[in-house]
Amino acid sequence: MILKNQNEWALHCCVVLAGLPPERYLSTKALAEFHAVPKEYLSKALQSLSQAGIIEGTLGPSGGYRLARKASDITFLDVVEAVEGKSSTFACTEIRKNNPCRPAKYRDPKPCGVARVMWEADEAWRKRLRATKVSDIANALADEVPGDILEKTTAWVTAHT
Amino acid sequence: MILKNQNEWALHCCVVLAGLPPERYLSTKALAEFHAVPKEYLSKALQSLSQAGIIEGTLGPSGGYRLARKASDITFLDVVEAVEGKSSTFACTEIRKNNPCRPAKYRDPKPCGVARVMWEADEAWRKRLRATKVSDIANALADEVPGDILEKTTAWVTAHT
DNA sequence: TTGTTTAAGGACATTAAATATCCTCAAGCA
DNA sequence: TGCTTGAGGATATTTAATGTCCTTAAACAA
Repeated sequence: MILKNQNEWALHCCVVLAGLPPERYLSTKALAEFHAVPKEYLSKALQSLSQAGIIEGTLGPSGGYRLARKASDITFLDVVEAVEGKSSTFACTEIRKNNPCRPAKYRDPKPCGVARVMWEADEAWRKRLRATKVSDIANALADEVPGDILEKTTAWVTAHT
Repeated sequence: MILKNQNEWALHCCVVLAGLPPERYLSTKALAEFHAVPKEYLSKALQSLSQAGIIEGTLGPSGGYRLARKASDITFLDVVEAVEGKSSTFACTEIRKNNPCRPAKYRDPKPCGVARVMWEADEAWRKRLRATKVSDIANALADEVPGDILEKTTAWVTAHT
Protein backbone atom coordinates (compact mmCIF):
# COMPACT_ATOMS: atom_id res chain seq x y z
CA MET A 1 0.00 0.00 0.00
CA ILE A 2 1.36 3.35 -1.04
CA LEU A 3 -0.34 6.72 -1.30
CA LYS A 4 -0.67 8.24 -4.74
CA ASN A 5 1.72 10.89 -5.96
CA GLN A 6 -1.28 13.17 -6.22
CA ASN A 7 -1.18 13.60 -2.46
CA GLU A 8 2.33 14.95 -2.46
CA TRP A 9 1.59 17.19 -5.42
CA ALA A 10 -1.66 18.50 -3.96
CA LEU A 11 -0.07 19.27 -0.60
CA HIS A 12 2.84 21.13 -2.14
CA CYS A 13 0.47 23.04 -4.41
CA CYS A 14 -1.58 24.14 -1.42
CA VAL A 15 1.55 25.36 0.32
CA VAL A 16 2.50 27.37 -2.76
CA LEU A 17 -1.00 28.79 -3.07
CA ALA A 18 -0.81 29.76 0.60
CA GLY A 19 2.04 32.10 -0.32
CA LEU A 20 0.12 33.84 -3.06
CA PRO A 21 -0.67 37.58 -2.89
CA PRO A 22 -4.32 38.07 -1.91
CA GLU A 23 -6.92 37.82 -4.66
CA ARG A 24 -4.40 36.43 -7.14
CA TYR A 25 -4.59 33.10 -8.96
CA LEU A 26 -1.91 30.65 -10.03
CA SER A 27 -2.54 28.46 -13.05
CA THR A 28 -2.22 24.69 -13.34
CA LYS A 29 0.45 25.34 -15.95
CA ALA A 30 2.55 27.35 -13.49
CA LEU A 31 2.04 24.85 -10.65
CA ALA A 32 3.02 21.99 -12.94
CA GLU A 33 6.09 23.80 -14.18
CA PHE A 34 7.11 24.79 -10.64
CA HIS A 35 6.94 21.20 -9.41
CA ALA A 36 8.01 19.62 -12.69
CA VAL A 37 5.03 17.30 -12.88
CA PRO A 38 2.73 16.57 -15.82
CA LYS A 39 0.25 19.41 -16.16
CA GLU A 40 -2.66 17.32 -17.36
CA TYR A 41 -2.43 14.86 -14.54
CA LEU A 42 -1.80 17.48 -11.87
CA SER A 43 -4.94 19.10 -13.19
CA LYS A 44 -6.95 16.10 -12.00
CA ALA A 45 -5.64 16.50 -8.48
CA LEU A 46 -6.42 20.21 -8.49
CA GLN A 47 -9.92 19.48 -9.74
CA SER A 48 -10.37 17.16 -6.76
CA LEU A 49 -9.22 19.92 -4.41
CA SER A 50 -11.59 22.33 -6.12
CA GLN A 51 -14.52 19.95 -5.80
CA ALA A 52 -13.70 19.50 -2.14
CA GLY A 53 -13.88 23.24 -1.65
CA ILE A 54 -10.24 23.57 -0.67
CA ILE A 55 -9.20 25.68 -3.62
CA GLU A 56 -11.23 27.63 -6.16
CA GLY A 57 -10.52 28.27 -9.81
CA THR A 58 -11.30 31.02 -12.20
CA LEU A 59 -11.07 31.09 -15.97
CA GLY A 60 -9.32 33.15 -18.59
CA PRO A 61 -5.80 34.58 -18.77
CA SER A 62 -4.69 35.58 -15.26
CA GLY A 63 -6.98 32.79 -14.13
CA GLY A 64 -5.97 29.69 -12.18
CA TYR A 65 -6.42 28.58 -8.58
CA ARG A 66 -6.26 30.12 -5.13
CA LEU A 67 -7.10 28.75 -1.69
CA ALA A 68 -10.83 28.78 -1.03
CA ARG A 69 -10.22 29.56 2.63
CA LYS A 70 -7.40 30.51 4.99
CA ALA A 71 -4.39 28.19 4.95
CA SER A 72 -4.84 27.84 8.70
CA ASP A 73 -8.26 26.32 8.00
CA ILE A 74 -6.94 23.63 5.66
CA THR A 75 -5.58 20.48 7.26
CA PHE A 76 -3.44 17.82 5.66
CA LEU A 77 -6.38 15.49 6.07
CA ASP A 78 -8.60 17.80 4.02
CA VAL A 79 -6.15 17.61 1.15
CA VAL A 80 -5.42 13.90 1.43
CA GLU A 81 -9.10 13.01 1.65
CA ALA A 82 -9.85 15.16 -1.38
CA VAL A 83 -7.26 13.26 -3.38
CA GLU A 84 -7.36 9.82 -1.83
CA GLY A 85 -10.95 9.57 -0.72
CA LYS A 86 -12.54 9.35 2.69
CA SER A 87 -12.98 5.61 2.93
CA SER A 88 -10.80 3.62 5.28
CA THR A 89 -7.50 2.20 4.10
CA PHE A 90 -8.73 -1.15 5.40
CA ALA A 91 -11.59 -2.86 3.63
CA CYS A 92 -13.20 -5.60 5.72
CA THR A 93 -14.55 -8.37 3.52
CA GLU A 94 -16.32 -10.05 6.45
CA ILE A 95 -14.13 -13.05 6.07
CA ARG A 96 -15.49 -14.42 9.35
CA LYS A 97 -18.78 -15.11 7.62
CA ASN A 98 -17.01 -17.86 5.68
CA ASN A 99 -16.35 -19.92 8.80
CA PRO A 100 -17.92 -23.27 7.85
CA CYS A 101 -19.15 -23.72 11.43
CA ARG A 102 -21.28 -20.59 11.39
CA PRO A 103 -25.02 -20.90 10.92
CA ALA A 104 -25.93 -19.03 7.74
CA LYS A 105 -28.52 -17.02 9.60
CA TYR A 106 -26.21 -15.83 12.38
CA ARG A 107 -26.02 -12.05 12.74
CA ASP A 108 -22.90 -10.56 14.32
CA PRO A 109 -23.56 -8.20 17.19
CA LYS A 110 -20.34 -6.27 16.59
CA PRO A 111 -18.01 -5.55 13.68
CA CYS A 112 -15.14 -7.97 13.24
CA GLY A 113 -12.39 -7.52 15.84
CA VAL A 114 -9.67 -7.49 13.24
CA ALA A 115 -11.45 -4.78 11.28
CA ARG A 116 -12.03 -2.71 14.40
CA VAL A 117 -8.31 -2.53 15.07
CA MET A 118 -7.46 -1.78 11.47
CA TRP A 119 -10.07 0.98 11.39
CA GLU A 120 -8.72 2.48 14.59
CA ALA A 121 -5.26 2.51 13.08
CA ASP A 122 -6.67 4.25 10.03
CA GLU A 123 -8.32 6.78 12.31
CA ALA A 124 -5.04 7.35 14.17
CA TRP A 125 -3.44 8.13 10.82
CA ARG A 126 -6.18 10.59 9.94
CA LYS A 127 -6.01 12.17 13.37
CA ARG A 128 -2.36 12.98 12.82
CA LEU A 129 -3.11 14.42 9.40
CA ARG A 130 -5.86 16.52 10.92
CA ALA A 131 -3.38 18.02 13.37
CA THR A 132 -1.27 19.80 10.77
CA LYS A 133 -2.48 22.70 8.68
CA VAL A 134 -1.20 23.96 5.35
CA SER A 135 -0.23 27.17 7.15
CA ASP A 136 2.08 25.22 9.47
CA ILE A 137 4.20 24.11 6.55
CA ALA A 138 4.07 27.51 4.86
CA ASN A 139 5.34 29.07 8.09
CA ALA A 140 8.02 26.45 8.58
CA LEU A 141 9.37 27.16 5.10
CA ALA A 142 10.05 30.74 6.10
CA ASP A 143 12.37 29.44 8.81
CA GLU A 144 13.94 26.54 6.96
CA VAL A 145 14.51 27.85 3.47
CA PRO A 146 17.37 30.33 2.99
CA GLY A 147 16.15 33.90 2.49
CA ASP A 148 17.42 34.32 -1.04
CA ILE A 149 15.80 31.17 -2.35
CA LEU A 150 12.56 32.05 -0.64
CA GLU A 151 12.67 35.52 -2.14
CA LYS A 152 13.34 34.28 -5.66
CA THR A 153 10.55 31.75 -5.30
CA THR A 154 8.08 34.36 -4.20
CA ALA A 155 9.11 36.49 -7.16
CA TRP A 156 8.70 33.55 -9.53
CA VAL A 157 5.25 32.75 -8.22
CA THR A 158 4.15 36.37 -8.30
CA ALA A 159 5.42 36.70 -11.86
CA HIS A 160 3.24 33.77 -12.92
CA THR A 161 0.25 35.10 -11.08
CA MET B 1 -4.78 3.71 -1.21
CA ILE B 2 -6.14 0.49 0.13
CA LEU B 3 -4.39 -2.30 2.01
CA LYS B 4 -4.16 -5.67 0.33
CA ASN B 5 -6.57 -8.45 1.15
CA GLN B 6 -3.54 -10.42 2.27
CA ASN B 7 -3.50 -8.36 5.47
CA GLU B 8 -7.00 -9.37 6.45
CA TRP B 9 -6.32 -13.00 5.58
CA ALA B 10 -3.01 -13.09 7.42
CA LEU B 11 -4.46 -11.54 10.56
CA HIS B 12 -7.39 -13.93 10.66
CA CYS B 13 -5.08 -16.87 10.03
CA CYS B 14 -2.91 -15.84 12.97
CA VAL B 15 -5.97 -15.64 15.20
CA VAL B 16 -6.99 -19.15 14.14
CA LEU B 17 -3.47 -20.47 14.67
CA ALA B 18 -3.53 -18.87 18.12
CA GLY B 19 -6.37 -21.24 19.02
CA LEU B 20 -4.51 -24.35 17.94
CA PRO B 21 -3.66 -27.13 20.42
CA PRO B 22 0.03 -26.92 21.37
CA GLU B 23 2.53 -28.50 18.98
CA ARG B 24 -0.09 -28.96 16.29
CA TYR B 25 -0.02 -27.58 12.75
CA LEU B 26 -2.78 -26.35 10.46
CA SER B 27 -2.27 -26.59 6.71
CA THR B 28 -2.68 -23.86 4.10
CA LYS B 29 -5.42 -26.00 2.62
CA ALA B 30 -7.39 -25.97 5.87
CA LEU B 31 -6.84 -22.24 6.44
CA ALA B 32 -7.94 -21.46 2.89
CA GLU B 33 -11.02 -23.62 3.22
CA PHE B 34 -11.90 -22.12 6.59
CA HIS B 35 -11.74 -18.57 5.25
CA ALA B 36 -12.97 -19.43 1.75
CA VAL B 37 -10.02 -17.79 0.03
CA PRO B 38 -7.85 -19.13 -2.80
CA LYS B 39 -5.33 -21.57 -1.34
CA GLU B 40 -2.49 -20.75 -3.73
CA TYR B 41 -2.70 -17.04 -3.09
CA LEU B 42 -3.17 -17.36 0.65
CA SER B 43 -0.05 -19.49 0.55
CA LYS B 44 1.94 -16.44 -0.52
CA ALA B 45 0.78 -14.49 2.52
CA LEU B 46 1.61 -17.37 4.83
CA GLN B 47 5.05 -17.63 3.27
CA SER B 48 5.58 -13.96 4.08
CA LEU B 49 4.56 -14.58 7.68
CA SER B 50 6.89 -17.54 7.82
CA GLN B 51 9.81 -15.53 6.44
CA ALA B 52 9.10 -12.84 9.01
CA GLY B 53 9.36 -15.44 11.78
CA ILE B 54 5.75 -15.00 12.86
CA ILE B 55 4.65 -18.51 11.96
CA GLU B 56 6.60 -21.64 11.19
CA GLY B 57 5.79 -24.45 8.84
CA THR B 58 6.54 -28.12 8.71
CA LEU B 59 6.20 -30.57 5.87
CA GLY B 60 4.40 -33.80 5.25
CA PRO B 61 0.94 -35.02 6.17
CA SER B 62 -0.06 -33.51 9.52
CA GLY B 63 2.20 -30.63 8.52
CA GLY B 64 1.19 -27.03 8.07
CA TYR B 65 1.75 -23.87 10.09
CA ARG B 66 1.75 -22.85 13.74
CA LEU B 67 2.67 -19.63 15.49
CA ALA B 68 6.41 -19.28 15.90
CA ARG B 69 5.94 -17.54 19.23
CA LYS B 70 3.22 -16.73 21.75
CA ALA B 71 0.17 -14.94 20.35
CA SER B 72 0.75 -12.30 22.99
CA ASP B 73 4.12 -11.61 21.37
CA ILE B 74 2.68 -10.99 17.90
CA THR B 75 1.33 -7.55 17.18
CA PHE B 76 -0.91 -6.49 14.33
CA LEU B 77 2.01 -4.46 13.06
CA ASP B 78 4.19 -7.56 12.88
CA VAL B 79 1.66 -9.22 10.63
CA VAL B 80 0.87 -6.17 8.51
CA GLU B 81 4.55 -5.39 7.98
CA ALA B 82 5.22 -8.97 6.99
CA VAL B 83 2.54 -8.75 4.31
CA GLU B 84 2.63 -5.11 3.32
CA GLY B 85 6.24 -4.23 3.88
CA LYS B 86 7.96 -1.95 6.33
CA SER B 87 8.37 1.09 4.13
CA SER B 88 6.24 4.14 4.76
CA THR B 89 2.89 4.53 3.06
CA PHE B 90 4.12 7.93 1.90
CA ALA B 91 6.90 8.08 -0.66
CA CYS B 92 8.55 11.49 -0.84
CA THR B 93 9.80 12.20 -4.34
CA GLU B 94 11.64 15.34 -3.22
CA ILE B 95 9.41 17.45 -5.36
CA ARG B 96 10.87 20.57 -3.73
CA LYS B 97 14.09 19.96 -5.63
CA ASN B 98 12.23 20.87 -8.81
CA ASN B 99 11.66 24.45 -7.70
CA PRO B 100 13.16 26.40 -10.61
CA CYS B 101 14.51 29.01 -8.19
CA ARG B 102 16.67 26.56 -6.28
CA PRO B 103 20.39 26.47 -6.96
CA ALA B 104 21.22 23.00 -8.25
CA LYS B 105 23.89 22.59 -5.60
CA TYR B 106 21.66 23.46 -2.64
CA ARG B 107 21.53 20.78 0.07
CA ASP B 108 18.48 20.66 2.31
CA PRO B 109 19.26 20.67 6.01
CA LYS B 110 16.05 18.82 6.87
CA PRO B 111 13.63 16.45 5.17
CA CYS B 112 10.73 18.08 3.38
CA GLY B 113 8.09 19.42 5.78
CA VAL B 114 5.27 17.77 3.88
CA ALA B 115 7.02 14.41 4.03
CA ARG B 116 7.71 14.80 7.73
CA VAL B 117 4.02 15.13 8.50
CA MET B 118 3.07 12.27 6.22
CA TRP B 119 5.70 10.07 7.83
CA GLU B 120 4.48 10.96 11.30
CA ALA B 121 0.96 10.03 10.27
CA ASP B 122 2.30 6.73 8.98
CA GLU B 123 4.04 6.20 12.29
CA ALA B 124 0.83 6.99 14.19
CA TRP B 125 -0.87 4.28 12.14
CA ARG B 126 1.89 1.79 12.95
CA LYS B 127 1.84 2.73 16.60
CA ARG B 128 -1.82 1.82 16.82
CA LEU B 129 -1.15 -1.48 15.07
CA ARG B 130 1.67 -2.16 17.48
CA ALA B 131 -0.70 -1.74 20.40
CA THR B 132 -2.87 -4.75 19.61
CA LYS B 133 -1.70 -8.33 19.80
CA VAL B 134 -3.07 -11.39 18.08
CA SER B 135 -3.92 -12.71 21.53
CA ASP B 136 -6.18 -9.71 22.18
CA ILE B 137 -8.42 -10.69 19.28
CA ALA B 138 -8.29 -14.37 20.14
CA ASN B 139 -9.43 -13.52 23.68
CA ALA B 140 -12.13 -11.16 22.48
CA LEU B 141 -13.59 -13.90 20.30
CA ALA B 142 -14.19 -16.02 23.37
CA ASP B 143 -16.44 -13.26 24.70
CA GLU B 144 -18.11 -12.19 21.49
CA VAL B 145 -18.78 -15.42 19.64
CA PRO B 146 -21.61 -17.61 20.94
CA GLY B 147 -20.38 -20.67 22.79
CA ASP B 148 -21.76 -23.25 20.40
CA ILE B 149 -20.22 -21.67 17.32
CA LEU B 150 -16.91 -21.28 19.10
CA GLU B 151 -17.02 -24.92 20.16
CA LYS B 152 -17.82 -26.19 16.69
CA THR B 153 -15.07 -24.05 15.25
CA THR B 154 -12.51 -25.37 17.69
CA ALA B 155 -13.62 -28.89 16.81
CA TRP B 156 -13.33 -28.14 13.08
CA VAL B 157 -9.84 -26.73 13.47
CA THR B 158 -8.70 -29.57 15.68
CA ALA B 159 -10.08 -32.09 13.19
CA HIS B 160 -7.97 -30.53 10.43
CA THR B 161 -4.90 -30.45 12.60
C1' DT C 1 11.30 -48.29 -1.07
C1' DT C 2 7.35 -46.01 -2.81
C1' DG C 3 3.64 -42.87 -2.80
C1' DT C 4 1.27 -39.07 -0.67
C1' DT C 5 1.29 -34.88 1.79
C1' DT C 6 3.26 -30.69 2.90
C1' DA C 7 5.68 -25.77 2.57
C1' DA C 8 8.81 -23.04 -0.41
C1' DG C 9 9.20 -20.59 -4.13
C1' DG C 10 9.61 -19.52 -9.27
C1' DA C 11 6.95 -18.42 -13.45
C1' DC C 12 3.17 -16.70 -15.42
C1' DA C 13 -1.77 -14.97 -16.36
C1' DT C 14 -5.42 -11.94 -15.11
C1' DT C 15 -7.49 -7.94 -13.18
C1' DA C 16 -7.73 -3.52 -11.12
C1' DA C 17 -5.64 0.82 -9.94
C1' DA C 18 -2.43 4.55 -10.73
C1' DT C 19 -0.46 7.39 -14.00
C1' DA C 20 -0.62 9.98 -18.11
C1' DT C 21 -2.39 12.08 -22.44
C1' DC C 22 -5.79 14.01 -25.42
C1' DC C 23 -9.94 16.23 -26.57
C1' DT C 24 -14.12 19.22 -26.12
C1' DC C 25 -16.59 22.78 -23.84
C1' DA C 26 -17.86 27.19 -21.84
C1' DA C 27 -16.23 31.10 -19.19
C1' DG C 28 -13.03 35.05 -18.84
C1' DC C 29 -10.43 38.54 -20.95
C1' DA C 30 -7.68 41.45 -24.36
C1' DT D 1 -12.42 37.48 -32.71
C1' DG D 2 -9.01 34.84 -30.69
C1' DC D 3 -6.45 33.28 -26.93
C1' DT D 4 -6.46 31.91 -22.20
C1' DT D 5 -8.29 29.30 -18.35
C1' DG D 6 -10.58 25.29 -15.45
C1' DA D 7 -14.00 21.35 -15.84
C1' DG D 8 -14.48 17.11 -17.15
C1' DG D 9 -15.05 13.03 -20.43
C1' DA D 10 -12.54 9.42 -23.04
C1' DT D 11 -8.79 6.68 -23.56
C1' DA D 12 -4.06 4.86 -23.41
C1' DT D 13 -0.07 3.25 -20.68
C1' DT D 14 2.15 1.48 -16.76
C1' DT D 15 2.39 -0.69 -12.41
C1' DA D 16 0.55 -3.24 -8.56
C1' DA D 17 -2.66 -6.65 -6.77
C1' DT D 18 -4.71 -10.88 -7.38
C1' DG D 19 -4.78 -15.48 -8.79
C1' DT D 20 -3.03 -19.91 -10.95
C1' DC D 21 0.27 -23.36 -12.19
C1' DC D 22 4.32 -25.92 -11.71
C1' DT D 23 8.66 -27.92 -9.64
C1' DT D 24 11.38 -29.17 -5.64
C1' DA D 25 12.61 -31.20 -1.34
C1' DA D 26 11.25 -32.56 3.22
C1' DA D 27 8.11 -35.39 6.29
C1' DC D 28 5.69 -39.36 6.95
C1' DA D 29 2.97 -43.60 6.34
C1' DA D 30 2.24 -47.97 4.07
